[in-house]
Amino acid sequence: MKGKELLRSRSVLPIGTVMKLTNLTARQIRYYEEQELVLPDRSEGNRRLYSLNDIDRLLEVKDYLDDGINMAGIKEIYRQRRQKQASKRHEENKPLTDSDLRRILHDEFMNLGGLDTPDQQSFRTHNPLM
Amino acid sequence: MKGKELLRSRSVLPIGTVMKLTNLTARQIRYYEEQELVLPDRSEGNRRLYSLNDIDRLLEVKDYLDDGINMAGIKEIYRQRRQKQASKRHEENKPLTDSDLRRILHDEFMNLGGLDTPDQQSFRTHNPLM
DNA sequence: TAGCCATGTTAGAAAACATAACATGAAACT
DNA sequence: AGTTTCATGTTATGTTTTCTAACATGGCTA
Repeated sequence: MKGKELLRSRSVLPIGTVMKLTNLTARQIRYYEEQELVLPDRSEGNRRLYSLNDIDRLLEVKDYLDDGINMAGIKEIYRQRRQKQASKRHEENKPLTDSDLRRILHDEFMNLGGLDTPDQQSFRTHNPLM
Repeated sequence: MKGKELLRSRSVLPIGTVMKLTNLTARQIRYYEEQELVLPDRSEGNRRLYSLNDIDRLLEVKDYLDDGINMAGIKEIYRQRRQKQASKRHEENKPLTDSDLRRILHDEFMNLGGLDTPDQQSFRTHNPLM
C-alpha cells in the first residue's frame, strides 16, 4: 500500500485539470489556498501543481461550504482532526518507524493520516477519479 | 478494480509533468506520438493531456529503444500484442459484457487488456508513480 | 559514402496560468 | 436600515508552458 500513497501525494496536476476534476473555478481553488486549506506544490515556473490528495481536500472543502460551514469552521475542523490524530498516536504510544515519520511530516499538514477515517471514505465518494 | 482503471486512463497530465515522470524530452514524447505509439488526448486549447497508462507506454517504448529495437520493431510488437489479445478473446469465446466492450474500445489502441500480462508487470516496475 | 533514424535546437505563436485589483450578492452585525 | 464581511466573479497585465514546423546532427546501415 506504499505505491498508492506515492501516487496520491505526487503533485502533477495543473490547475486547469483540477478545475475540470473538481468543478471548481480557478478563483475558488486559489482562494482555498489563500485560506491555507490546500497547499499545492509549484513548478519551477511557479505554476501550481496538485496531487490527488489535494483534489480530495478541495472537494471536501467545497462540501463543507455547501453545508453552510464557513472558512473559519472548516479550518477548525482540520485543526481538530490533526490534533486527534496526534493524540491518538500518543495514547497508543506507537513506536514510530522511519517511514511513519516521513509520512507524518507530510500529513501534518495534509491531515490524511494512516487510519481511514469515515471522513476520508466520504472523500472518495466524491472523488471523480475513483 | 474499476476505479483504478479510471484513474489510470484519465488524461490529466500536461507534457511538462510527463517529462519529469519519464525523464524523456518533449521531443521524444512528441516523436513517439508521431509514430503513433502514444495517442494523448488534447485539451480544448490543443495541449497534450496524458494518462498514467500513457506514461507506462512511453516508458516501455523507451526501454525497447534502449534495448536496440527500432520504431518499426516496437510498432510490430504492439501490433502482435493487440492481435494476440483479440484472438485470445476469440478462442475462449468469452461472452463480452457491456463493460468489456467499453474497455475494448479503449484498449484496442492502448493495448492494455484485462489480463495482467508479464509485460505489464514490467511496466509497473519502471513506473515512477508506483 | 549516402541516407535514414532518433533526437537536439531554434523560432514564433497561442494557450494556460500567475498576481492583483476592483466588483458583488448574500449573510451577519451594529 | 446601514455597514462589514465573506466567498466568489471579473478584468487587466505579465510570465510560463506548450504548440508546430523547420533545420541540424551523430550513429548506423545499405
